[in-house]
Amino acid sequence: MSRAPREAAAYPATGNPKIEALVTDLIGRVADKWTMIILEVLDEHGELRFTQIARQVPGISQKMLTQTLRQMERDGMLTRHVHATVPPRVDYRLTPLGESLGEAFCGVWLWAEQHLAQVETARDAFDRRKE
Amino acid sequence: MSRAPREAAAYPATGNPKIEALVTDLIGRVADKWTMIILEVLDEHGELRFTQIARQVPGISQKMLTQTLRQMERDGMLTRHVHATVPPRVDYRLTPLGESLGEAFCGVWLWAEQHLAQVETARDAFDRRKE
DNA sequence: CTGAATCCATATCGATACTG
DNA sequence: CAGTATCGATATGGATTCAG
Repeated sequence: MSRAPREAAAYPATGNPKIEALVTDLIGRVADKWTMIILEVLDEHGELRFTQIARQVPGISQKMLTQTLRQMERDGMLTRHVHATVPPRVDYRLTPLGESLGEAFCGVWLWAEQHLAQVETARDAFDRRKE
Repeated sequence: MSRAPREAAAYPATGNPKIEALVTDLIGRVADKWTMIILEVLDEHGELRFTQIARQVPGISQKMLTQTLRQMERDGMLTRHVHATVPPRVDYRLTPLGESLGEAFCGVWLWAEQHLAQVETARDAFDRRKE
């Protein structure tokens, strides 16, 4: 399967279907709503414990917070420091890998912010056409 | 709710919870796996009809292709041109808005490609620790 | 050819209760 | 405090069938 050459690519396609599948899978994983918000919160505050993150992410359930933090830890996005105290205390902090993802997402975040109104207008127009 | 100032922000936070909710919702919508692939395919080929896109996106079901294309059209990402012929022919093409999203996603795409191995390593290490 | 409509399995997620 | 475990509602997505 050969790709036609082109001068301006929006995506750096490798031409390798297997690699691209892995890449899209990875993006699907990290592009999760909670992941992005936690990424932002941790980047902003440096280091936070469980309940502090929960407070900074309104609407998240305890289950999803735990789950998302575990996934991010597994993916190497953050470190988890358990203090041997009682009551327990766990600190979360972004790794350089996590920070780099945050920077990469910055472009999408900016895009969404800048084009929010435009999308809203497009939706209204579409819905009015179909009414 | 005031935010502490910081010198290097990974995300351009507005400080407005409502706006940020809208932004994350929009990101959640467009960060969809099929949306990103279709965006890439259309950017690469310029204009394609329904079955041509289907062939370029291996694994997608007809239902998801239709659904995703509708959503993208509603969001103003692409235009849909129906030819009054029989059998019917429908051409899809990115709008400037769609192209701009593709460019914004380029950074994430690159990040995933460049850090794929690193994430893989982190996962292996995590799984081995827990085994 | 380009869909829309339906059925159905699975995945996701919130709520709740319980634990060290 | 920081989870784990479980249940049930809802969303998601593939397969299939039908239609203009």
